Amino acid sequence: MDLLLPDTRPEREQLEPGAILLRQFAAEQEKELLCVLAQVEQQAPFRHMRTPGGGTMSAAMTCCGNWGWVSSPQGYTYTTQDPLSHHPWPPIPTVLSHLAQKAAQAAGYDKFIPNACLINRYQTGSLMGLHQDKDEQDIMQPIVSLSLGRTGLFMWGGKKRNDRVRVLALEHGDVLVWGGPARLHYHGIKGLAPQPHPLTGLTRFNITFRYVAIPSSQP
DNA sequence: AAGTCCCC
DNA sequence: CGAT
Repeated sequence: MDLLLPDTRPEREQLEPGAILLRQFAAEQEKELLCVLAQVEQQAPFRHMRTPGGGTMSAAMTCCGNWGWVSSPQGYTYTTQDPLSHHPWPPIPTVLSHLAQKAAQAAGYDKFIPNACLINRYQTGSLMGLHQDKDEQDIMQPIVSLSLGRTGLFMWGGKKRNDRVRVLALEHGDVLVWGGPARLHYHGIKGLAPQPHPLTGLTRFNITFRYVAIPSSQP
């Protein structure tokens, strides 16, 4: 059955003021969550975006919601249309929106209603360097980050790039919420744990929910 | 500016 | 670093 080693991870861990990790928060809905991801992908396929420095992101991304985050050689921006299809980004599936609101509430952020959802797909070798989420123009609203599939080795830093960095294993169903004093903290993905996941194999999905207040212009 | 390289 |  499922009586191997006991899972000693706390179900709720406060990393520091404003940052709360909810372990296994989404476990019961895993099948439905993966299903809606596939539906979003059908309308807005994953793609490897370019960066202003001339690089290419190793994680593939897509978006849903009123605003989607886009990186190009011209910079970072939120757009209302997928630049690949020239159609609006697909709506945020209700199961995802509800999950994000429930997680934000459990973390102490009561009035969070996301209008932007970024979906990152990591495979073996995918990384994301330390960065801040600061394109949303409303730092009162938290970031809600859901991990699905293969475990990610998440880097959690501080307000400055040189601050100490912790590495946390984010597992299937874990939700990390950060806001308030932690809203602009640096974070990234160092890599993936070697073990495949029963439902997703070698793939890790990360779904982040944001509230975009002031839209940027197209790149 | 979320990449990449380079040094300890 | 060179990009914005």
